[in-house]
Amino acid sequence: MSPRRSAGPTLKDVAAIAGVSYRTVSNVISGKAPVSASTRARVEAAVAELDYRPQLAARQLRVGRSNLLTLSVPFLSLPYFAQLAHAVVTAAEAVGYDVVVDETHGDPERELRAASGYRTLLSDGILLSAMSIGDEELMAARGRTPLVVLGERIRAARVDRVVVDSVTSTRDATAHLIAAGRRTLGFLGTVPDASSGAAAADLRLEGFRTALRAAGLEADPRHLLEVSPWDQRSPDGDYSREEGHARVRALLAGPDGLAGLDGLVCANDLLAIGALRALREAGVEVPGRVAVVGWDDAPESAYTVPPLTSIAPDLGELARLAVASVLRLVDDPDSPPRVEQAPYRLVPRASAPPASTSSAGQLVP
Amino acid sequence: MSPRRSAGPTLKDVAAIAGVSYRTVSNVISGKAPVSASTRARVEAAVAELDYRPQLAARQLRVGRSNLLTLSVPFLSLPYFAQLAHAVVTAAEAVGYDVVVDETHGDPERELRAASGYRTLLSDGILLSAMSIGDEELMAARGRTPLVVLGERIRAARVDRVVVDSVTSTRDATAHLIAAGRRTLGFLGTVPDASSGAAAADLRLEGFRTALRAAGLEADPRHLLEVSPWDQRSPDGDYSREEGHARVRALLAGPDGLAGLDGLVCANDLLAIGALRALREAGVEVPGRVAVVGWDDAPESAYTVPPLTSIAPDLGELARLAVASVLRLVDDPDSPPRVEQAPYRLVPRASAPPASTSSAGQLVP
DNA sequence: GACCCGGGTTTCAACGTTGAAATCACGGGA
DNA sequence: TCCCGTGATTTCAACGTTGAAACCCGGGTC
Repeated sequence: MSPRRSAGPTLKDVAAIAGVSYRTVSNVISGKAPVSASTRARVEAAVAELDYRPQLAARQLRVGRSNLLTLSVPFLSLPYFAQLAHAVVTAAEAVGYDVVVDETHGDPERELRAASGYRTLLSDGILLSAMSIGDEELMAARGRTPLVVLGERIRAARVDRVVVDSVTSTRDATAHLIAAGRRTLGFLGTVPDASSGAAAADLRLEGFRTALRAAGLEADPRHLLEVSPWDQRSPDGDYSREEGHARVRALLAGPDGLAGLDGLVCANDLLAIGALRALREAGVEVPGRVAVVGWDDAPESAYTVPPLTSIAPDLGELARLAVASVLRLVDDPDSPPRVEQAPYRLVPRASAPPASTSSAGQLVP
Repeated sequence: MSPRRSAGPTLKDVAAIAGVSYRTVSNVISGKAPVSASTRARVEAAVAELDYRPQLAARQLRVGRSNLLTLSVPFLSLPYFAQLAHAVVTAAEAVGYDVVVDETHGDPERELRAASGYRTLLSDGILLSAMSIGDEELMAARGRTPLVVLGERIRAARVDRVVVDSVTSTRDATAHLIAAGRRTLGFLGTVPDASSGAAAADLRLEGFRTALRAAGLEADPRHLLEVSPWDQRSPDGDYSREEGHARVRALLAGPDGLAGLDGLVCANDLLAIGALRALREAGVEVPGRVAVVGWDDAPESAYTVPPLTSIAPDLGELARLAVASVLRLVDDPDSPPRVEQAPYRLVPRASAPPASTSSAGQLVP
């Protein structure tokens, strides 16, 4: 079969109608070279008549850029990644880029494929939110395509990264509970497999411990709630509402019950939402008996019962920094790797009200 | 500046190392022509050594396809569209396609741009979830790129569409309430601007009315709750939790209060979630006093208080049908337009339990 | 021994665009 | 009058890939 007649007019077709050379049409479109008003008008008329659109593939082949970025996330269906994708698409659009979304499902092979640029060579840069792979694997797999890693799972110094500080943010969230008078704190979302290394959840646990230490407190090991090991077959991964629900229910059903627990720090909002349900089902008052904080500030967290106090990462800023970083690499591939921080803030709501209104538990939207 | 040396090896580089012509390397890679085992081995070694990746732009230019689809949605951050994007990416991947995600923010201009294929000529087809534009505008704007419309806003016969039947599904949801003994029903999500035409919400209202008629009932106009007119500046659009909350709160604060309302059908889950909060704040028991149903079956709807009964569209099937349709158009641009239906089901939960357990209101995950 | 067959490989040209450089038209200054 | 310069336009080549067709060569066949 001969090359598909892609059914679109080309510069030459427009040129024939306008009675100029096709290069002049190109000049009109790109605006790079001066064109007289009269020919410009003729060309524009012809463009309109044929409904001409430039063939981006040809342009890319010629100039070496596609104005396309690839965003690779584990699951688009999780609120955090949906918000992230939204932020990235918006930030990319502001600088004239489109975004190809790739879902890895947390599959290490697919993350490596994403890092290497496979099936994506036509994209100018990659933003990778890794979930399963580690530093060495990433460094081994990465190709020539500019790469920026989102999140703290990867810690290698040799890659550009944009992160939100999990340790200090979770420390702040924990300190918020302590300031409100909570003394027996738990953490939901520790990871069983120590070998997996620097997952964000580990850093959040570290932040939790840091805050406890600073207050001269210690966590009861019974209150460090593991989540199930990562399972690809699960549609949503392990940091899910279901998992939070199951783990807290298990705690409540255990021999010691709450065992005095009066504050629960969750590795993310979904776990917290599951926890809220388990506590509610068991008749445990939140925040009366147990205060709960999450991490993400998912949109739904303002509408839980009670509304969830959470750490809100500035995803807009995160996305802008990431897009800026990857474009810097596109311009200068030898630019030294940077690590940038996106800000966050603590959003106090009724599930863990600030000290002054600790007992009131009034609803804060 | 001369064309960016895109820093990648080409077929020729590989050929030079393997000691064959570059066409042979192409043969090895595409597998189209027979290659002897020995040269294949040499070529593969060279490919590995250079870490060669085909330049998709060049391939596309030559063969006229990019293996890229564009998905255009209003807001990736809304659960429905996040789920939809997830489903589309998955369905596209299964047939070897990647997906570019475009966010229109419900802006009519951007929807038209998406329909026309602007900035997207390198994509083989477009899946458009329209929110603001109507039939004529769409037909006028569409370009040569194969286009499939998702959802029922567009009703033009001349476009391929994949829909979930809003009328019958909402009729079913309403009938579910009626079967459970509810007699004074309301609808949350009517649209003020009648000129906007066949938005999904109108069809859902129609389904609501159909079910009432079939049962010999009629809706009190006070119980038809409008949502604010569409406003682009709003980050989430009008079918939001906030809007649901505000509208139901306004009803409760009005002169007649609930006025006997014992069942509320919502145009989508977010509105329903906002409604649940307003009812809870006012101390109105759900489902005791008012039963609530939504539409979408957002993931969070299983975790609201009480869990939300909802219509669950089969987005996986919707996405598969849409991808199949658009690829059919890619193969045969003259293929006559089709309208396909994706299935849905009613997911009963505690906010509107089925007839048998209507009074119990037990939690169903 | 000339001929054909077919697997394996190569040559050629083209996809539509843009950087670079050549060409052209024309008005102003020497 | 001739030349220069500048703006406008055109010619040329190349980006990396693949369809089409030519080529090469060893093994049958008559």
